[in-house]
Amino acid sequence: MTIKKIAQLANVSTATVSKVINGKDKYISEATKLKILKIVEQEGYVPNGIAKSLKIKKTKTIGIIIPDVMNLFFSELARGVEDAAEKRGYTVILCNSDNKESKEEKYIQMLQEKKVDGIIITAPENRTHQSIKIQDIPLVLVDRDIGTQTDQKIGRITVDNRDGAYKATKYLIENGCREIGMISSNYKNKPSADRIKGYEKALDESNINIEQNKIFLENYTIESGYNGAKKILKETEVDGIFCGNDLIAIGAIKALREKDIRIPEQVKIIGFDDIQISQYMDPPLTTIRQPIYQMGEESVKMLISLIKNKGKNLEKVLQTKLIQRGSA
Amino acid sequence: MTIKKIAQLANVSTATVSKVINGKDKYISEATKLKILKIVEQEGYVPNGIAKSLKIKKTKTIGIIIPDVMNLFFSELARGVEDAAEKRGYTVILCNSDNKESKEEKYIQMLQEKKVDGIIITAPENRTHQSIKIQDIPLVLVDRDIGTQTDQKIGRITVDNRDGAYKATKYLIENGCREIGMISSNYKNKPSADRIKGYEKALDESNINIEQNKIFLENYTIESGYNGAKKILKETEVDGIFCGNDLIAIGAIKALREKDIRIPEQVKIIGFDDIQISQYMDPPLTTIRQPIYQMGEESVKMLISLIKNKGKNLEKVLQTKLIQRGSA
DNA sequence: ATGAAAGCGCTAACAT
DNA sequence: ATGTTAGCGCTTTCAT
Repeated sequence: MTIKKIAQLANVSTATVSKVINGKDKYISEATKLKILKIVEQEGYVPNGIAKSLKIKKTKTIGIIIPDVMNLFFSELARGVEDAAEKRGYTVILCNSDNKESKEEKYIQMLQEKKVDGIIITAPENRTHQSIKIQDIPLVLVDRDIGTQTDQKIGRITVDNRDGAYKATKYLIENGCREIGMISSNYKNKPSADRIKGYEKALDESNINIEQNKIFLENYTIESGYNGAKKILKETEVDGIFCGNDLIAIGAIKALREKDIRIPEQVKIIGFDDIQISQYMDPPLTTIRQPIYQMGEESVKMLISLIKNKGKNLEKVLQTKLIQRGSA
Repeated sequence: MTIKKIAQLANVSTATVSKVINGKDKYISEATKLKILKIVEQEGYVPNGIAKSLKIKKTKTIGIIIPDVMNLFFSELARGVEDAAEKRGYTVILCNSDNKESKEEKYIQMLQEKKVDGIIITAPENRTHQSIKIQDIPLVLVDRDIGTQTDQKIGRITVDNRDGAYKATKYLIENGCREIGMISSNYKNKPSADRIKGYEKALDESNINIEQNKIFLENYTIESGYNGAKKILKETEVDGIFCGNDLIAIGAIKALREKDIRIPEQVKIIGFDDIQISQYMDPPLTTIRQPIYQMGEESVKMLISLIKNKGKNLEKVLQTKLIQRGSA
């Protein structure tokens, strides 16, 4: 079924059918409108979006490139993106890059061929290189920073990591901790650096010394959390630990358990992210929630603004929230 | 940049450019081939896939409709699908239905307009209704059963749930359990029914009576697991529980903990699915792993067979695997 | 070894 | 209020 066949069946031109289908029927008589709609219904006609896209040069499709949907952070982000896109009549193509530049580039090529209207891209490590050479496709970077191209339309969504870390550490202090450790990542990117700054600021404000043997920086993994807690415990004493993300917190808790240290009575643990499993841990994790779903939503809102030519260099910083549970 | 511009720059026809770009260059002289390729490279030309799709009536795109990417089961499935699709030059459009028929239908309409070459659809509950009226688009159902249409191309991927449940229960028996409970869902679908059958078969084989007060059927949730374990504990005694999925197992463990029952010494717990969090629980969950990622892969293989007209009613049953960890 | 031209299904400017 | 028509960028048949 094509618009042409519908037109024949209705004894009208394709133009008329097109107008009716697309609601541009101001000047169409009620009679023909009804007649056409009826035939469309009867024949189960579905417009060919490909042909339409070719003509109007819009696909109402966006691409999202994330490292891995199986990672809870990114699946939530993807859900936020998908919901927001669907609500606005957009369809989303999902790409998993595993943080590999080669995969990213391959996907970007594919998305360009598919003529997506825009791309949302994210990565935990903020690459410095400029691997993304995209012609005129609007781009939104989530939690990521790359050098701006000449005059590409770019948007950025980030989270106030410094404030989040500050709130976490402050919370420990307010709950009586004075010997506060930190376990986080040693990545050289802004989110990681900001989490350290927030931790230090909170200690400074309360006149607590920053001691290097209470700080362990490695990776955002359970293993690093475990290693970090063991090392800190061996070298010094703590009554609270701020963990750079929830996985680290889970690892740290495991290490403390092995030493029969009670949480939160003896040592309080606070994480960052609020991934889904955190609430099911034992004890349930107190943590700093990142508005992940909302980041997804905001990134499509921003992307669509860019697509519709409203601005060309947008930026938005979202705030975190302390979620109080059992570990601190 | 279009193929036409490239043709002009190279002083050849669009037909020649098209042939070179698509590798159909058997009869093209090396000289012109090189000339064209060089210009393509210089100009950074990217073919317009939309125009191509309109012409060849293939989009190299498939749609996947799942309830929710944030659910670990489905994110893993989506990853399997995406990887397998990418490997074969296909792009995937992701849709979250929340198990709502209205959303499914809306997405199916969208996917039809986008002229996807095929659709993969899945749901935890096997609907009996025939909501899916898709014209000629090949369809693969994952873990789901709907009545076959007239002569639609359909594939089905399922897991041998009965055998999985049998293995789980058998394992408990082999490890000394004689009073074995079951907590699962009361959904009226094949996977759920099969899990019950597998449990009963294992008990039968070992001449253990099936006792209704050791069985609790509700939902596939942590809460149901918690409720189920409490109820069973109140009414009877058990030394092992087969849980219909891992969430239930997590809830059951919580209930046992509250009664200071040691796992696995006093009661052994085995789950089903092997979702990601299971390995991080305390104790780590012994469970029956479903080959979720593989289901995703198999479903695109099957879908592409259908698209390429190899068969029109395919079926594949995958097997489960016992993962031994700390809870049983 | 290369090119001319039709046509995929649609939209929209313009004509009537 | 409705119709004519060009053209979006590409592939492919058929000619040469």
